[in-house]
Amino acid sequence: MKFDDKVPIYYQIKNHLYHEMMTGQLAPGEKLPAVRQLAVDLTVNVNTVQRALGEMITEGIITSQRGKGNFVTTETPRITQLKEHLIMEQLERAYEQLHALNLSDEEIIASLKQYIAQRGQQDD
Amino acid sequence: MKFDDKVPIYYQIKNHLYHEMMTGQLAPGEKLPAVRQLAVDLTVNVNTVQRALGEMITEGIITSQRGKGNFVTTETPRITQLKEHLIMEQLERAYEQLHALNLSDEEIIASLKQYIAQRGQQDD
DNA sequence: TACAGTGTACTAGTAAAATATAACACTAGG
DNA sequence: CCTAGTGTTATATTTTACTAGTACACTGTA
Repeated sequence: MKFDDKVPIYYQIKNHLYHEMMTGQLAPGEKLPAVRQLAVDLTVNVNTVQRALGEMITEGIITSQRGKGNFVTTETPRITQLKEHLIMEQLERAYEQLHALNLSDEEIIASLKQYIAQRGQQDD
Repeated sequence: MKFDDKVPIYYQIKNHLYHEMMTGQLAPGEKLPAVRQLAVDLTVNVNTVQRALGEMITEGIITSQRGKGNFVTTETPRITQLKEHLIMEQLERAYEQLHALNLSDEEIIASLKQYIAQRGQQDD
């Protein structure tokens, strides 16, 4: 996996797993790949995976069962809530950054629309 | 100044200065505060400031004159170009993140509009 | 009981970022 | 020539993220 060297890898792993949960690739209650397997898949060290999982466990978004594995929480509201939180986080950061670049609210929306339109022409 | 400990400080300083240039707080040709003064203002080390400035000099967005100071480039097209680049960077990152959270193009635009509307009700 | 698969914990080492401190080089003004 | 203000460079130290390697603890199954 490719990582942005401006952000800690463990943090990017968290987001990677979040995304898999949001897109349903990891359903509620489902077992995550073993930590050693994740380490291989992501080409990182077990400890780095563990650090990411450790925070997610603290957040209550996954649960750990020694000898069995790590599992996505079955409390779906928790997942929904996390998704809302992640979306708001992205919107807030993007808005503030663009606002700081001296763009008005209208310009921000317009530039996003234009970006998406432009992007649609090419690929994806 | 407050820094996000997920990103290198020198990188955040670059963005900080970029923003000041975009909003006109730092006009083309204008002299930047002395490196030692910047270090005090931002409560960081001179070398950290220097690292940020060094990259900006390499990028040609500021010029350095030993004994005099650092100055914003007078080549305004360069600044305009940088602004476009920074905007695109933000849009791309936000779009990709939201897209990864399973939001469609329409949902992305709608959620941004909603966020801005909601924000307008409160303050700023 | 044995064993394979799993999570957890610990120690040691490397690399990058940031700091503290100091020295050097140039400019402008007395 | 001297000095204050400026950019530039260098060394040593600390902190954090990451890696490597190992060992331990628990679960399920044969």
